[in-house]
Amino acid sequence: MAIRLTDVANEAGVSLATASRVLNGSARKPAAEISDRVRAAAEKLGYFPNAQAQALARASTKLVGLVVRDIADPYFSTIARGVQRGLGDSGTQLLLASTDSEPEREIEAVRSFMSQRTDAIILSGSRGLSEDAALLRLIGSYQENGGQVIVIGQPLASTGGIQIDNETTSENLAEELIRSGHRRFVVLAGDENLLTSRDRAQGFLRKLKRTGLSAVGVVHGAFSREGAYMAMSDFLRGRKSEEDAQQLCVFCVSDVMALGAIRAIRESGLRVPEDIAVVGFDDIPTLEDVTPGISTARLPLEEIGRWAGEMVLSHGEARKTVVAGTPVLRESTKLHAGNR
Amino acid sequence: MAIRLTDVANEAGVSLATASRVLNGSARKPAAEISDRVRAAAEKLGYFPNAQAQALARASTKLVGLVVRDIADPYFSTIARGVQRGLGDSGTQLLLASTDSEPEREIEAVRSFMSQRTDAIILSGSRGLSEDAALLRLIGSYQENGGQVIVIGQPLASTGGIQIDNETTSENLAEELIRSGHRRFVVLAGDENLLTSRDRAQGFLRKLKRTGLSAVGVVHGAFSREGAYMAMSDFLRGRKSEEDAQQLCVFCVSDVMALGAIRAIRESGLRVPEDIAVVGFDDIPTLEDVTPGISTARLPLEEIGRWAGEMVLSHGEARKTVVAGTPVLRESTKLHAGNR
DNA sequence: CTGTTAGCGCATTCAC
DNA sequence: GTGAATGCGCTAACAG
Repeated sequence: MAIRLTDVANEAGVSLATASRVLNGSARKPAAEISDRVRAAAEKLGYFPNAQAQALARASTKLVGLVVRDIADPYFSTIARGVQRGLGDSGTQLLLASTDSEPEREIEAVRSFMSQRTDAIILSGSRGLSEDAALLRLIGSYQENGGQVIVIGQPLASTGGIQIDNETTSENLAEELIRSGHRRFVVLAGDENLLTSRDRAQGFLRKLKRTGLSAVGVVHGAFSREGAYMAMSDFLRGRKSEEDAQQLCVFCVSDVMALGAIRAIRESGLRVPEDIAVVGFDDIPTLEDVTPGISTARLPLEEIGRWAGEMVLSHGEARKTVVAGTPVLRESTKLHAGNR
Repeated sequence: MAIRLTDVANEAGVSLATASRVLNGSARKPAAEISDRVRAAAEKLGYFPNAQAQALARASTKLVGLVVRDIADPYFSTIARGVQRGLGDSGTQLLLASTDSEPEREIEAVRSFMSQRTDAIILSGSRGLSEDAALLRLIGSYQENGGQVIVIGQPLASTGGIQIDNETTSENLAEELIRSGHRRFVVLAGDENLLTSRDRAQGFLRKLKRTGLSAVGVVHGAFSREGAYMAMSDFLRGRKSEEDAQQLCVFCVSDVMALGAIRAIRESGLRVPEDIAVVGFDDIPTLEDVTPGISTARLPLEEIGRWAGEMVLSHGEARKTVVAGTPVLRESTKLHAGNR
């Protein structure tokens, strides 16, 4: 087996307690000469503290759990990077779980993190409308036992976190688009059971209504690239050949969905933005490499993750922060003269 | 504090041992009636096994560590997803560490994983040329203590893993490009100290030489999007206005670099592929959304990750698998008639 | 089949 | 300032 602290103590000719005091900042400071001997012994033997044993003896694990829907999705991987940056060199390790959008897997993940006695759990996958009772109960008991819960996205009554003001952001985005001249909108609203999805669609639609406009169409589907691809394909198939109408602008409730929609538009032989304009939401890094540049609402994804990580470290008492996105209009929503 | 197994045992009126046997698959099967009572008590009290204590008492942690350079890089996040899929519902949790390409951070990550007593460590960040002695020593002692090490990319003598045959793949890619009519190549070779980088560049250059061609230029830089952007910008600034020459084809040793190169090319007012053709390597998912479609060498990224995860589960005795990429020519290397 | 007991490796009180 | 003893929560012999 591996080298134990006891071995190091023996090698250095000191007691277990002293070795322990030397190898981790304890209040009591052993003599310099003794310390050196212990450190030398540890080095020589190749000692590694057993984190499990430490966790058991102390009360903390220096572990934090991050729950995402899909780590390969740029939205989540960017946040994940931020979290790691936020954790910095605090020695805190990140436990990652992906849910594939399945609520039961999210519960499973939280349950597992609870077993691991993580000091904190960061929930970044958007929650559903129905405040899943089982999840809430779990979270509650986790908090009662001293666990910190940080939610990214929609706030959860009892927890701290970074709230994203999806509704207002969508309203502002709609406003900018209208100002730029767009009038005919279609909303790819994603999954109506997800808060994020719903809030973004509602905010957008509300602004339209207030401006005296109404959406040409609202299409639901999965909150993913594939979901948007299918939704858009269906929509295109369904509409009459009204090519002479004013340019359409498709608002997708996420950039990833915008990417799927564009794919569908192109496959049906149309161009973006000449035939149909497209807007997304999030401003994922991927957009930097896509042409035409896709209009969107910029969210400081990496920073959001970093804040979450920092919150964990600061043991902040359920601090809440609200972030709104900034509309960024690029080529994908450029009005095409011939289509006005 | 949290509910302990002892509490459950008391509540159920059985011994600690029995409760333990019920709540986790032990060889000995307690009576059905007793089992139900224990499970009911556990449920009622909201019991969660303390993974740390279990790990200490057993010998295994059901934890595996994954080291990547940057989790926000599609290459790594896709592999990470694969690893999670490979781990499936085995109950094994993933510990994630990012190194930001700094060797010392990689060592730090491995050291931390060793402290966590992870059952296995998956190294996916490409290693440097100099077989970092410190890292090798660490890995060695980890293995001696029963730890499993799986390397993705270049093989490491003592470990199992998925090897990527970068050289042969690059040769095949070069062959396809030549066959399609290209003759004038520039190689954005990335970091010459990284094995991946070097192998890909060398394989490509070797094929050129064997075909009687030689590269118009070989430019080094960071193995990243930014690195390629800068390298390409420099190259473009440096060359004479030889617009009338035959079309250039820029081979980037990774897709992410290709993306950076394309950005540089466009900023200098040139078009891809009309003025300059570009090829990448990896076939990251991002390419699906980029126009023009970028030619590349396809690697089954997610599957590679999945294999790694499965290797961990199967406790495979240092099994090695070799994977080669498949050349995929798309629009970014289409020969432009006017430039022939 | 069930209960008792002895550690797993370490932090930490308490004496010296 | 240093050492001996106790316990963190759980598993795995070992008895019964």
